[in-house]
Amino acid sequence: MSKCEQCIVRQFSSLKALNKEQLVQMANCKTSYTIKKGEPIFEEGETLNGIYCIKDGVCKLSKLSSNGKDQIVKLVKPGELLGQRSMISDESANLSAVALEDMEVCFVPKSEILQFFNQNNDFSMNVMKTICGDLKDADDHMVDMAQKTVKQRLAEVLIYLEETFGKNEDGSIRIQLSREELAGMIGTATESCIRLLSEMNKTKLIEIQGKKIFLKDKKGLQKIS
Amino acid sequence: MSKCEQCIVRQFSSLKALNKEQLVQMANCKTSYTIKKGEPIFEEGETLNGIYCIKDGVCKLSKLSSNGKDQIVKLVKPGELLGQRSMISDESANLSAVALEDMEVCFVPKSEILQFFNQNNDFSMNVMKTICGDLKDADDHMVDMAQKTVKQRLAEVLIYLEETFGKNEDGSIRIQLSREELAGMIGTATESCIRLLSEMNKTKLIEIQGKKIFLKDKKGLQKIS
DNA sequence: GTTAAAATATGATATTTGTCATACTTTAAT
DNA sequence: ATTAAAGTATGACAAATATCATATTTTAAC
Repeated sequence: MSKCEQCIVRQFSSLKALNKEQLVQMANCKTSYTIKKGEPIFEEGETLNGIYCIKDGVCKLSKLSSNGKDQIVKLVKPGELLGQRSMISDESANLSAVALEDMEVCFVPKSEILQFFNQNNDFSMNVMKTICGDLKDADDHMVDMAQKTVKQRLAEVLIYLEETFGKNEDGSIRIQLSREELAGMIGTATESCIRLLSEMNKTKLIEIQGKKIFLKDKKGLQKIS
Repeated sequence: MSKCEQCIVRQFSSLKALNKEQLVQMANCKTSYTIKKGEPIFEEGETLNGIYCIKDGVCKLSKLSSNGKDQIVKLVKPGELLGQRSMISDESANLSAVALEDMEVCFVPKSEILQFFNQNNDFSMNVMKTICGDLKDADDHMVDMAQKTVKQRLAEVLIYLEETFGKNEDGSIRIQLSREELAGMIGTATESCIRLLSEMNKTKLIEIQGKKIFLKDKKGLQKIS
């Protein structure tokens, strides 16, 4: 059982407010998991008895809509926590979490976290701020979905992906999404997404090499979005 | 200066967790405002130095999108609080709040609320749960915007309006939105909204009498949404 | 009450986006 | 290495939606 005290990603999450004692306590009750690419951490509707702290790898939070398509609501990076909302609301998960890469996550039971809420005001405040940030993002995202065209949203998502997950040495966007997943982020049909990527490739806004995407004209993309 | 202790709507908000002493303190520092229909309580980008408690009337929370249209994110009822997110995140307002009816609201300074956060865990927990509820709603709403047709969204909003705000004695939906506002909730052009209302009127799903809307076939609307 | 302005309504048309069909390419399993 | 399956790509077409024009109705100002 590894020590949470020495875990670097902790510094990036609400957990940075915990004191030594609390970290030892957490280390003693946490469970570590390895999750393979494509596997779920939890599914929509499932009851969560705690939260997950992402140590390594990226996952998508998505929701199945009534038309059968999977809408991706958010991508989650190392250091972030999963399942906070469900825990606080005392509800089952509203979204599914599926690994986009091989992942390492730690599960911390609800009882522990609720205890930290009572003991540590900084921690509560951090969690609140994170959720408030998520709410702002969700509202903004909602307005985009309602008011922007698919092309605008695609341009926006491409910039977001590069800025959030960085580039490989060759300059391509580090995180690799399938066309279907990209369409799921944008909220469009897979074919429409592919078509627009092809068009952006032709107009030199981006360059496509198989699964790799290079942003060649970020200014141009920005102007579109 | 009226007493918060005796204010009924307080029972419906996070404020119900406050004790007598805290309520007296709040009554002493709050400011009451009357806001006329169409007037803003605050605007996107404005710095809020506290939160508003809605005593009477309904308002819309909206965001101006890049194409110049106003997207309505949420409608807020008496008893609910406004500006919690901005206060916790310590950011300027992400949304504008405009009265849909004549309103009475109370303003409570930030310093007071933050004090309650520290003193009263139930209160913090209530606020957190409210924000978590908003986040769930926003995520669900986002998926709807991305995946449902305009007609589906209109049917959904009409049912929501009737269930949330009730009916007049004549059976029409109590809250009156202009066609432009309705379009702003759905995320579509005003003309498209009007056209679909006309169509639903013809197919007897609803009945339109000027600004009044009657849901004649709720089952049918439910099936559409 | 009259009149201007705003809101509502509807038609014509253009644009965007989705769906279905099909071909090609990559990936993974045997 | 071969083959099946999944993912990517593109065309043709249909459906949904936006835009522009214009008429009608309602509302509010004087």
